[in-house]
Amino acid sequence: MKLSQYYIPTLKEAPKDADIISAKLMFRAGLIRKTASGVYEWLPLGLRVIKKIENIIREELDKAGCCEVWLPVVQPQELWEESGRWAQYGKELLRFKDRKDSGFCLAPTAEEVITKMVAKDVSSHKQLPLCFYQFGTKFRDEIRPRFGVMRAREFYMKDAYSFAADEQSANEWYQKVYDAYVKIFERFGFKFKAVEADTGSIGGNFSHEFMVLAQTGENEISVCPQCGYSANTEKTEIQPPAAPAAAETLLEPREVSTPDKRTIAELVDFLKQPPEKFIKMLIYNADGNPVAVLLRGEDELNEIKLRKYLGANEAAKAGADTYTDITRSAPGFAGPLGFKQKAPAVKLLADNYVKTIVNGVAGANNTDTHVLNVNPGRDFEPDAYADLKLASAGDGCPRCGAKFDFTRGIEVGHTFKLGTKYSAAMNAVFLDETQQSKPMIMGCYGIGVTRVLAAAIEQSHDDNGIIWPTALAPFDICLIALDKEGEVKQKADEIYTRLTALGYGVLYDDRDERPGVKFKDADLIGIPHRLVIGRKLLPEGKLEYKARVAPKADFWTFDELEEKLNKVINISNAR
RNA sequence: CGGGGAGUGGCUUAGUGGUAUAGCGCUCGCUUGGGGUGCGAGAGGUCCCGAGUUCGAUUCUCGGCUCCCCGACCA
Repeated sequence: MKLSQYYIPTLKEAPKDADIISAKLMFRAGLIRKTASGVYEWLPLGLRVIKKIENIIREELDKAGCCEVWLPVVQPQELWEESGRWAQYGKELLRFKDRKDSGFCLAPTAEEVITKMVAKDVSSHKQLPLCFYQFGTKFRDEIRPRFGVMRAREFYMKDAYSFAADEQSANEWYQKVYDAYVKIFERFGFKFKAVEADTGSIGGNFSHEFMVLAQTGENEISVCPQCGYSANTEKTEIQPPAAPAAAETLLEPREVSTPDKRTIAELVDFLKQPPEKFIKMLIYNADGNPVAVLLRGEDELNEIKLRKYLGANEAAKAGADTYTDITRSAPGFAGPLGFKQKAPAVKLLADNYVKTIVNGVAGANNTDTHVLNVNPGRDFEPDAYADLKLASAGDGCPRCGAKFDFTRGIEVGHTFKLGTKYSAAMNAVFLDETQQSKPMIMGCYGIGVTRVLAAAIEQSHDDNGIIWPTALAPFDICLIALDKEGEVKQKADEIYTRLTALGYGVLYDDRDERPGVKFKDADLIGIPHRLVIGRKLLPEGKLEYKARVAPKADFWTFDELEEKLNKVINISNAR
């Protein structure tokens, strides 16, 4: 591709609303422009990378035996009512009406459509298992789009859906896609990790997230250094802590005045007690019912765990009025002592760690007062102990007990084992060998294509710009002619024709620009290999080669060009 | 959805109760030619929209829209 005929509008400065490095570089390198909040235009260079990503995913899924389809972005309301998600899905689902006043939505995902499609044509166990995938635009009306295309409202993704006749076959498909994902992310050149994850609004039994490891990642990941268990921290289970080592004598409870000391930090300072001695009480509203949760002072509640434990759809911090209503004291002074008497109807839960507290400190349910020497078991008994805290340093792996390491990641893929949630609702059934009608067992699998692109940049860049992993680079070689005419230009033209004929993806910078401009642009757009033809070396029959990542250039003769290139570029990867 | 901030040529911005600054980018000429060359000449703006205050508003006030940040939310 000749740059003089191509469109790569690079910028010296990133627009001020680009908030992370990948977004800045994507604007600067001329990959994207913004149309509206969370909605982007993809320019030629960006689209080229998308196509690279798409091709790799397609190859691996085809190999795994999936069939590509193309599903609608505009989907009818009835379909979503059938699955129950029209009511369940919040404002993220963009809804609208057509001229006949029929309801539609823009696809945030395609379970409904695909399940219906399969239900219509598949009726026998002999036709199963099946797995379909598609690439398509998705729209989710995110509350707060940010991080460039990483959290956009409109984005491009690959979604796949498997249908099986029994558990075993369903699990086999899950594994097959999982394995394909591993291959795909390896081919992308990612440092990544597949972690256990929450199933969220998609529902289903279990799921894995594929995380690209990057400090800027939105998700925290807990990794067990010993057994390899890893999970999104928001889902990480924790081994119940060991009981305290007896020794300490239980002291008698004693009220102390703690005027205006509400937060744990203030209390730690005021009472000279370490945070792990505190028993804090939070009051939550779970599907309309108040629930009290006890945690150690230093710990944070994991709302997902709470929701799961209660089987609730929603769980949010209760307002101050609910607080005072229940405890008859200002927020900040709630505690378990006498709680049952004050609010017998309110469920009292405690995190496992609370059980280990000896002679702790708790709110007295009396404004400006706390109680010292509170001991669970003796002074109060919660309705239940459970694993409710957010995993943090010092917590043990649920499998082997080793202490977790923490790292951050960008979610680029997600696999779900769905079970029969959609097939049952939408009547995707088949007859088995014994003439019994059964719902198909489904799985669904996504890869955020546009997010993969951003993650690649987030993981691989330097001060000068993007450094594309080989497999995702929009071009293999950037060929720079330092003169706009004469011998240098002629030679460069010739090399361009030759390399293109050999199958390399060559971006040929034949513009009438200063060398500095060309070098800066080449670095910014991050093409892995660079060839430069100039007056200095041409008389010696040489050109310059430099890898994007290399600190220094090499000098090759024109005769050895092909042979040397062959060593640095795997031609099967080139287009 | 709560809290905060911002909208000034394509991009980044200065500034002001009397219609506007600079850099980059763009056009033209010369210059330069291995890391965003230098000089000169230009083009380009309803200062987000609407209302109000005022002799006069881009500037002050109110409302709206859009964008950004923090939180909550989220395959």
